[in-house]
Amino acid sequence: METTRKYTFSKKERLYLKHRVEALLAGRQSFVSYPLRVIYRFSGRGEGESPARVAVSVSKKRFKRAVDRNRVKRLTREAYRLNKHLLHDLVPPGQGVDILLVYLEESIVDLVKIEKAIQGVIKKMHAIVERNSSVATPPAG
RNA sequence: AAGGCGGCCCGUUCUAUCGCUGUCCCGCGAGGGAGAGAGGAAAGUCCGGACAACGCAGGGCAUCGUGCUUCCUAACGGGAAGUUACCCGAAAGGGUGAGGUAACGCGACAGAAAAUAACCGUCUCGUCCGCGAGACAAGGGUGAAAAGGUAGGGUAAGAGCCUACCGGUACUCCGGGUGACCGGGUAGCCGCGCGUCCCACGAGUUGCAAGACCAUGUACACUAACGCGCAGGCUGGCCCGGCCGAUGUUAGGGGGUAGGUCGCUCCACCCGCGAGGUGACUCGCGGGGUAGAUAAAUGAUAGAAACCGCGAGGUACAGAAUCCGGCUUACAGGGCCGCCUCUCUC
RNA sequence: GGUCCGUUCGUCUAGGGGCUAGGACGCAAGAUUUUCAUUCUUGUAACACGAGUUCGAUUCUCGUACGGACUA
Repeated sequence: METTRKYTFSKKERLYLKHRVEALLAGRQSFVSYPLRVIYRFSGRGEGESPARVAVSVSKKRFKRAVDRNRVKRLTREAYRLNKHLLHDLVPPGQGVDILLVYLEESIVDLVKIEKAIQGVIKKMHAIVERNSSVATPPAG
């Protein structure tokens, strides 16, 4: 076990630029790890950038009250924060990935279930990375 | 004690670990440390302001809002203290309404008639006994609403026709009150509701996605002056009026898109004490610094405590988005102060 | 975040104080037809919710809920 592992979630690790979100949605690469839909897009990584940038989305139709939306987003971010090192380990050097997590459940789920979902997401991402490297055409940086 | 009425307040707390967003300090830097970090409604966006951009040449007509009085306030459609009518309550109390009425319009159905009243009816006279001519507005019925009410006098029968009391209205009457209004006096003056309308006061428009700046960078679509004053456009809605405006010359460096910075939190601010005022509130003195994010921070886990539940377990409503003052709506549970007592219990 | 609208049969809509709430497309039944379609007749079924104003509210006012549009 590495003692240097950091459970941080700073702005570098968040997806906040509008044009990157639009590029991500235009890519249409996605899968579901219930209760999360994952939309992802690989791209090059610049100096000092994080291997993964993540955003969370909760529909106003599913949760009418702002309190509930905040709650779901915070739980999802917390689950990602506690498990993100697994994702960082498998992203190849020189690449970065943008991820949008869309919450699908109609009710609030506890942290344990969301952590399981996040771990499921990382497993699937691992499979995708393996497939990409076996094709041996990494996207141009 | 119980039940109730009015007002005010709180609305989970602590510890550890891992995180998030500003601020300050240390460090060349990576980073480290200190301290701060959602609400009474942050909500709905129903009102009022601050602030900002644009407009400002005025006049007339429209439009919208408010509507008992006095006061408070930056302002308000808010608040305080009062007035009055009606309703609810045994009470403490609570709720709703309120400017003016000259003219015009409407009032379904029912009813004779819905505002120039007369169907049944009452009375007088005439009569061929079928009814006719006239007088009246008390009684009946209809309706949400029927032309002041009660009693007496009066009369052919009746009627404010007359009188008393009550209610309303009017008054260049008297007294009290800043005023709404109240008390008294005088006058038989006595036709309901709603709307249009009239009166007073207020309102320029759009909203921080307002607006300002920077870097990037496409490109003449932009700006100013002169000039021309046609089409047309703008000027809160309309009219008058005003302004701009094709093409050209000269000068300039601007506009859209995504990103960043500012606006951005210090104030009609909060707390305490004193004074004035019935009160809302104001004044004076002393002290305090109290979120500022931008796809959007204030969270997670564990363990205690408090409360609820027999227990498993649970912890109201709800999350800042420029900022204030209100209103409205949602809200588990709890506390404080003042007041009321029909019945029941002590 | 701000600004502004809307909610009427199953669907699209008309109506802006007194109506049996109208129309179209549906749906159902019947007639016509050998049968189906067309056509005709009849029926079915609605004012989002809660207060207020009014004699009376789908309509006017206020609140609640839901839906939608515009705005960088």
